[in-house]
Amino acid sequence: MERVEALKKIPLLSPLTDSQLSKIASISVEKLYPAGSVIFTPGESAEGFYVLKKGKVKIFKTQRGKEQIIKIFSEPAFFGEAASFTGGKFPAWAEAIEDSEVIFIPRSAFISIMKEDPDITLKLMSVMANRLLYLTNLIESLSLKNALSKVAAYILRNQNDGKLTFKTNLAALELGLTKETVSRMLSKLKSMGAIEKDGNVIKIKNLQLLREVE
Amino acid sequence: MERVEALKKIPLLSPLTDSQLSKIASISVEKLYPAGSVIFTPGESAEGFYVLKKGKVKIFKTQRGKEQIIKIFSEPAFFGEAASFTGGKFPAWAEAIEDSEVIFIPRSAFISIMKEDPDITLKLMSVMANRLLYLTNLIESLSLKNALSKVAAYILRNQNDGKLTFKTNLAALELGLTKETVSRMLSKLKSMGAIEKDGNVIKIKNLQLLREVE
DNA sequence: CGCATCTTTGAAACTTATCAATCAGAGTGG
DNA sequence: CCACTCTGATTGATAAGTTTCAAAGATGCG
Repeated sequence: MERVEALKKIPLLSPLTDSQLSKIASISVEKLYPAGSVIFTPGESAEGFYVLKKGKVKIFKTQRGKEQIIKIFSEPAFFGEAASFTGGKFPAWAEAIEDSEVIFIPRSAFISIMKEDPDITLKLMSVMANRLLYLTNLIESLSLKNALSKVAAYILRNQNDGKLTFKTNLAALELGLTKETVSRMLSKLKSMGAIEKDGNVIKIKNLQLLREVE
Repeated sequence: MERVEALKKIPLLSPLTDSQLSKIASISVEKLYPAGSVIFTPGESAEGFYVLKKGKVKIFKTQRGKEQIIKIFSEPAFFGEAASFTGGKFPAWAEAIEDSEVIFIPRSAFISIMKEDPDITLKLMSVMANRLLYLTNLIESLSLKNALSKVAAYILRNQNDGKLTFKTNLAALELGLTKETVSRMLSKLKSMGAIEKDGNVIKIKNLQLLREVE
C-alpha cells in the first residue's frame, strides 16, 4: 500500500510493523496543499499531527504584519505533534511553501500505537528533545546575535560543501530581519572576502572569517 | 525516606511506585547550590537531568556579554531533560538564582523506569510538548513584539490577582531588553494609566488597555 | 524583447542600547 | 538616630543598529 510506504520513510515510524502502519494508514487522511496554501492556523484545535510525505512546509508566527519563521520542514518529516500531544491548539501557522502532500494522523491513533510500542514513544521523545534544542538555539540567535552574525550563521548552517542556494526573502523571515538588511549584510560579507555570490548561489571563500563573525 | 518525598512532589514522578522512586533516589545525587552558583554550563555533557527540590534556577544563553533567559524554574520542577535525552551536551547555562537544592538523576536510571512504565514516558512527553509551545511563544515575543508590548505581556503573564512583584533587571533579561528600556516602558504604562507602581509591586489598573498594547 | 519579480542601494526615521548622572530605599555601623 | 554605603530604579542625552520607504538595477520567464 502506497501510504504505508510513505509512512515508513519517516524515521520515527519506520520501525513500526506493517500491521501497525496499515492501521495508521487506514485512519489517516491524505491531502494535497499547493504552494502558498495554509495547512493549519493558530488557535485551531490540534486533533492530530501531520506527516510531510512530499514538499516543504513552513511553521511561523505573525503579529502586526510581521512574520517569524519557527521552522521549515522538508520531506520526510512530521510537524504539529507538540500541540497535538498537549491536546490544545496550534500556536502557529503552517503553510506549504512548495506543492506538498501531507498525511494527517489523528492523535488517538498514535497514542494507542505509543502504548503498545514504547520504543516509538522514546523515539518521538528524542525528536522533541532535539526540537527543544533547536528552538533554544533559535532564541539565542534572535536575541543575542546582530544582523551580520545572523546571516553568517545562516550561511554556515545551510551550506553544503561550501555552497548554498540563497533566497534573501526566506532567509530574512527565518532570521527575524528585513530582506534589505539581509542583502546589506551579504554585501558586507562579500566585501570582507568571506563569501562570493553568483545569482542566488553563495560560495564560501573564507570559512574561518565566516566563523569569526558568526 | 526524605528524598523519595521530594521526588514525589514533582508532578512527573508522583505516579511512580515507592519502589521505583527509591530506586531512583538510590542512584541520584543531591546537591546544594547557593544563589549565583552555576549548575551546568553549555557544552557540558548531559549525563542526566535535574530535579529542583527547592529554590529557583534560571536557564540562559550568553553571547558577546549579553544574556537571554530561556526559562526560570521554581520548585518543584525538573530541567536539563532535553539535552539529557538527546545524549548530547547542554546548550545553555543553568544557574541558581536562589539558594537551591537539586537532585541529579542519571539518564540510564530514568530510561529504565520509562521502559517499565509507559505512562511516565507519555507524561514526560506532554511536559516536553508544553515546553516546545512555551519556546515558540518566547520566539514570537522576542521577534515580533516591541519593547512596550513585551513589558505589557510580561506583566499580564506574571500577574496574580492583578498584582505582581517586579524586578526590572530580571524582567529585562527575560524579555531581551535592557533594564533602562524596561524602566522606560513601565513609566509609559504608568502614564497611560494601565498600571500603578509602589516600590517593586505593580498593580494593574486597566486590564483592557494592557491587553491592547500587549 | 518586455514585463514582473527580486535584489541592491541610499537616505531618513525609528527603536532600543549605551553611557552617565541622579535618585530612592534598605541595611549597617558609629 | 543619623550619616554612609550599596544596590537597584529612573531619567536624560547620545549613539548604534535596523527598518522603512523609495528608486534604480538585475534576473528570469513567457
